[in-house]
Amino acid sequence: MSVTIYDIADRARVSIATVSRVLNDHPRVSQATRSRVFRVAEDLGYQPHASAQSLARQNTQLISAVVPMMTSFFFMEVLRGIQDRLDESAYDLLVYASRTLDRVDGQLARAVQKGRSDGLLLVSTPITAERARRLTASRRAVVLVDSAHEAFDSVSIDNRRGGFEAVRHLAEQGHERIGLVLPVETSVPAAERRAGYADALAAAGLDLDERLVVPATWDLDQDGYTRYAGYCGMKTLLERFDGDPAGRPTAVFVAADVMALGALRAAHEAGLRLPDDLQMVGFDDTASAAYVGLTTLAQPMVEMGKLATEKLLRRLADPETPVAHTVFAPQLIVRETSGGPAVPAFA
Amino acid sequence: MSVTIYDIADRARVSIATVSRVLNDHPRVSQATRSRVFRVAEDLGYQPHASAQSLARQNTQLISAVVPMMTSFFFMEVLRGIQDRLDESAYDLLVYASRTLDRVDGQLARAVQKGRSDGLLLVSTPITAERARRLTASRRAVVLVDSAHEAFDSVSIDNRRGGFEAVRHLAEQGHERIGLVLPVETSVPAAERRAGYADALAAAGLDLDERLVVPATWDLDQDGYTRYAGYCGMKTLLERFDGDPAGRPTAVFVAADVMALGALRAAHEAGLRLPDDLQMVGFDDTASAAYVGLTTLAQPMVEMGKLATEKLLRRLADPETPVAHTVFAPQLIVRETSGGPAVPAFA
DNA sequence: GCTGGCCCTGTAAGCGCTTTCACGAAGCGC
DNA sequence: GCGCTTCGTGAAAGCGCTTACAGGGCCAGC
Repeated sequence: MSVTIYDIADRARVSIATVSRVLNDHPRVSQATRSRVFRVAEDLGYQPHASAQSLARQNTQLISAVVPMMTSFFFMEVLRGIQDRLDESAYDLLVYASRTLDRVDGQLARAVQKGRSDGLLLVSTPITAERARRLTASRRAVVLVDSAHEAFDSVSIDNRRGGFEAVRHLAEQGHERIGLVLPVETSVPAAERRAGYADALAAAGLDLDERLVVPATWDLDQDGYTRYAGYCGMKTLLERFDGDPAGRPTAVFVAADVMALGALRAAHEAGLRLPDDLQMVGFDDTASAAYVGLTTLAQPMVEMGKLATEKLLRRLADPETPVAHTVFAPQLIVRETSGGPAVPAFA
Repeated sequence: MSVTIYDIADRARVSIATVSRVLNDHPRVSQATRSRVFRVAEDLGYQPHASAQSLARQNTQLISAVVPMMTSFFFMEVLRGIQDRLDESAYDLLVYASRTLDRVDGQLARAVQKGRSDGLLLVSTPITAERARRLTASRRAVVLVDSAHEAFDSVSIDNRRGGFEAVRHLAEQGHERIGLVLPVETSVPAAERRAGYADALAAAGLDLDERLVVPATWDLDQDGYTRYAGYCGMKTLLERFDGDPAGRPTAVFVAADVMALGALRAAHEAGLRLPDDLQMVGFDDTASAAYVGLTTLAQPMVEMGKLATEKLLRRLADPETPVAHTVFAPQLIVRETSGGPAVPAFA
């Protein structure tokens, strides 16, 4: 088989305990033995056996990230952040990404298996009471990204504030009929952004007309975070005012960039030109948003991934760290669709 | 601590060997004991300890995917395929994604650690002699995705053929001056696509004018697979003919969709309208390609991930499986930028 | 010269599970 | 009733590593 500490011990004429000590740089080893063991280990091309170490040390040096893949751009960026931070640590990453939302619990169950990983990063996963119970029972370090729960560390974004700023921005441009196209209503971020929408209307002294609000009823398995759902949502919104051109919105807040792309198409098909006939604000600041010149609210995704990982590592090092929540403020980026500059800069 | 097979053994009045047998449904256990043990395990909420199992069984039920993240859309899709297949298996996934290309070897070294995972999926990672040596030495099951090497199973795409079809398509539209915008020259897929470009020109009886070819010298850390590199490449190409309008290309093959988006912008800035003043074909069929109406060559990314995983699992089950290579043919999708229908359908 | 202490090292007991081997009981054919 | 196999189970030896605990050598202090 492959080379073990026994082989090193034999060749270096010491016990395996000493070998182990050298390899883990335990202080109480003479300089002579130390260098002899290192030399032999090197010569033999020794590699520790990860499972054996995990079992003996009672930790795996692995962390799990659980992700509903639907938000794939968001996830990619968060993953980038996670990796950046992890690269500097001794931890490796297990990814449990499900294609659709209904599999999340299955993935979670796997991720939580005893002896699999030391900590969990839950991305965009709403924490139900049941999930909270399981997580707590697993006695594992947990950090939430893009969701929150009192029992766990979290890194999230102020969606309500984002919704507010999106709509305030539109109201400031003079719009009085502002539409809202949303993912499905059960999506937590969507609900918060909607609340922000309402806040902003109130702040601007505008009435909330329910006909202007369209929550997705399409692509439910992805909570409506799709271009198609945005397309249908926008189309529905416009059709509602087919007989009432005066009531038609002159601006619309589409609560996710992917959806906004679809909405843009629907607007285009309806013969509306942006920003003249219609203005639009999205949410997320995906790469496409910059490309098509969509005004949107940016989330520091990479930063969120990094910080979440940082928190997790800290908790792993010291389990007594008090629970803390970090909430980032989304940043409004004005582009062409709401009257910003025509040619977006390159990132 | 947590519940182990010893606890079950105590309560069920059997030995731990029997408990283990029941849990692994070994045949030689009486029905009575079997159900008794299952009951107790259930009652106690027993979960096997993954590391302990790994050590005893000498396998981890983990597979590692190593990915240079640069090709993030491609990777996301491949990942989707990997997960789809893995969901039905008992394996979990370790992801080693590096932000830039130079870290790949570091990630590889980690992924290959003894006792970490049972198999490796290397995505878009060219296999140098050195890497091949390491992989072979690690005696681990390996499957390559989007690259190839005689020693390992692989799932890839016929880039040369893709390049050929892209350019033949343009030549068939009557273009005689066809440009080529590429990632960096050292990128293997890029070189193959370029070869296809040359093949198609030859087949159409057109001369290859080196002034029409622009390999990226921007965003080198990502091998030029970026929008910015595409933008610069296109700009460079057009500027070469500032003094010679007759020589200017009337069509261009941009060897990656991300780059094509940048190229589109550059064309736009130069006052060229597509498809009338300039036609364009990309490569990859990213979501954005469909959105902007870019003609492109589609790769069955999800399918590639699935198949690669399938191969890996097969090899894990039977290490003697002979090495095999699967090469997919890219599929030309004609859209607006090369005279296709104006409004792309939704996926 | 003896004791106490500090260094360095080895012995051995785990970590939680799998699996080989052996053994008693039971069932079979004769 | 005998030897044979088959069945169900337990004892025990790992898997490769970490980590008390103990002990031997050596030096300082008296």
